[in-house]
Amino acid sequence: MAEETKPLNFLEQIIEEDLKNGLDPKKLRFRFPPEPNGYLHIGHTKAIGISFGLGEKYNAPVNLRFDDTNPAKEEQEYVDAIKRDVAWLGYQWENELYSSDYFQQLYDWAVLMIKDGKAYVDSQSSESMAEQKGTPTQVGTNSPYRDRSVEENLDLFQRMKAGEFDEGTHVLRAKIDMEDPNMLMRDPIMYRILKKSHHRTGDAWCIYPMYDWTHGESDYIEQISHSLCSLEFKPHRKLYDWFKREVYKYSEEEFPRLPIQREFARLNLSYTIMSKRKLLTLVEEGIVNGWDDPRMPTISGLRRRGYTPQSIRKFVETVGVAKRENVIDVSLLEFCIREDLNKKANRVMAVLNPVKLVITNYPDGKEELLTAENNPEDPSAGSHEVPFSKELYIEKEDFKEEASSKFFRLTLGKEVRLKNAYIIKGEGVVKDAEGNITEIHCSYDPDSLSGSGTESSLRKVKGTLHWVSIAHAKKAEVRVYDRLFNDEAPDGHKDKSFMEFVNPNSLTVSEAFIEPFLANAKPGDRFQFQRLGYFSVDEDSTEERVVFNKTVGLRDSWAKKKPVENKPQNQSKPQVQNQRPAIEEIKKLGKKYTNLPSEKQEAAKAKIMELAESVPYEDLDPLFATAAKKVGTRIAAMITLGVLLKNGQEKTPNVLAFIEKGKEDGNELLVHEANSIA
RNA sequence: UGGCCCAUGGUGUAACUGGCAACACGUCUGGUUUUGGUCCAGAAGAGUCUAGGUUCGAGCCCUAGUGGGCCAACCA
Repeated sequence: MAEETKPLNFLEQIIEEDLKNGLDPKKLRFRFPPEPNGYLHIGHTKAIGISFGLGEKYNAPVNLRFDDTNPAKEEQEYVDAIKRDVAWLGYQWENELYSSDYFQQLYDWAVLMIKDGKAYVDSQSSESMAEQKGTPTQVGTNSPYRDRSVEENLDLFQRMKAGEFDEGTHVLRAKIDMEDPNMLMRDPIMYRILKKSHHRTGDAWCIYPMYDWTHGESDYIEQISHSLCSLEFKPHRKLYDWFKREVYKYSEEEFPRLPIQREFARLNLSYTIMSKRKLLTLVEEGIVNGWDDPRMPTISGLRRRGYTPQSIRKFVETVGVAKRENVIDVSLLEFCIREDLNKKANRVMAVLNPVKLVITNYPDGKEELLTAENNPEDPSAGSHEVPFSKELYIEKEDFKEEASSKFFRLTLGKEVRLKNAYIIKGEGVVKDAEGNITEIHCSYDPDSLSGSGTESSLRKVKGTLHWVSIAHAKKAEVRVYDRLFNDEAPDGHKDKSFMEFVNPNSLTVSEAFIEPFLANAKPGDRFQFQRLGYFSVDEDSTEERVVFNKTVGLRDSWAKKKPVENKPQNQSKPQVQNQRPAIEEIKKLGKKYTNLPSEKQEAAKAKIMELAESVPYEDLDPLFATAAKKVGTRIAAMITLGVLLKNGQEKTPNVLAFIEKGKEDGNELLVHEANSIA
């Protein structure tokens, strides 16, 4: 039998290769190095999962190292939150360490480098230094202070440390090469003066090392074997390697192994932002209620929302590791939490949007305690009792006076089952003066009780509804969340701020009715509200009132098929969704188009035109804009012209302007396309 | 007047280092079901950015092009 081996990701391959080349597995050592300047988010989860995951896989230690070299932005609160979050995810670090632990060692090495002529004190303004640095396409020039004597450098650096100078007056720089094509190699700053007290070292230091001078050396001191970080640090690798070789000269015996840095693509999630700075803005502007708001992509937000550590770990594992830019669809995250909770969460009944249901032939004042299975996925979860009586609440959505045969719920004259209870038949409605339904009347079949085994109880009816008994139900607050942003890539727009895409309706608070079984649920408890979704008890709950957060809805194939009449008058959204596949396809073809050989271009063009026909006229301008941006004006022209001519509609201003411009520019292609289509 | 990285179904990740492109999510059928959930069975969807080269054979190697990303903080 062939052994099923999971393919290795590229980082594991690197490690396997190193092992094969003689690296002692005992020397394997990793680290997760957050800066304590904000809360961890789902993006960090990937980095955490990679380093700690490797640690688990190779049975190697993983350090949690706080990269705390900038006292201006870092706080103890964040340190505590980060530790809490990593621990909650279920990872154990070998050592809790701080870059600030190495300030003295770093200083000593810096002095040695000065003595070796590898570092110097620069005393220019940051502006003139920036000027000399050049640009990515233009080499830099040497600082006038670059050739200061060793003695002078030593003296100045010592006085910097002693606090004799103001912030911004001097820095220590590595002497490398101002003409290096990699800008990080152009005499990078190692130390700056910062007269701020540090959350751990207090006022012991007033010079603080920069990231590049700190990170690799911390890895080196801790004898990290593989220092894994995200792609944007790739250019830093050259400097990382340069510094580590310098320092190796001084400490070869104490620290024999040199670490290596490797980079992977960071995680991006659709409809969310992943920048600590921007998340901080949301908190500070009051868009959300703190870092742990359940709408936040922070780990603490996800936790409060009801996500389990296991689901997040599964997510990270599923997402994989590679080097290309990626955007993961939130649906994958949702899948992971549903999958986990499906097995773990007890089923209960709660009505979020109630309408009264009266069972006319059920005796007044009668009560029954019915049995409800806790979890059909897990027989060992047992069952609980749920009270039943003549007057119930059901969801407004679950009743229509009349509906098509596709509607499996309660209508007049049709039968449905009340979950765990009886089969009922819609008999009539009571309405108020405005015609709103205030009561639904129905009859029940006394022989149809769930689990009674009678012939009547075994009848198949097309729908099953959840319900609560009005007399027994408790009130609860239910917080339902929608995505925080309306745009797939809120911070992906050059000309627009992510704040413009904030969804004003991301939180809906409602009063719901829950079965009494839930009355003493504790914060953190998770349930499936039958037919609605997964909900978890929020820490805001009190003795009198339980507060639930909706974690995620159930998969709902009915919602997709629902006829439009059922939908709120939100017209633009469904259209956008319907149109998406066509647009996606057009964009894709358009991207290829210019590169295609001419015979294939014809076919591609035909396909594009065909697809374009399904694009509604009203969406033409947005489509045009998208197409023009994404696939170039030629394709945009073809699409828009195609749609226009197909629909026989008037041209919109944008398109007209475009065509005019094409003519002005003497764009033969455009004119040709226009004529040929016409 | 640059350097580096990347390019596989809608999304993400694979393809044993060259052998007829697989898995997961999503989508769509059908079945089971006292959750329009779960579960089960099945389907559609890419020929691997383009061109050229090496090879019996290329998604994997080479060259060029195209497209995307990163790099000019006394941030990390």
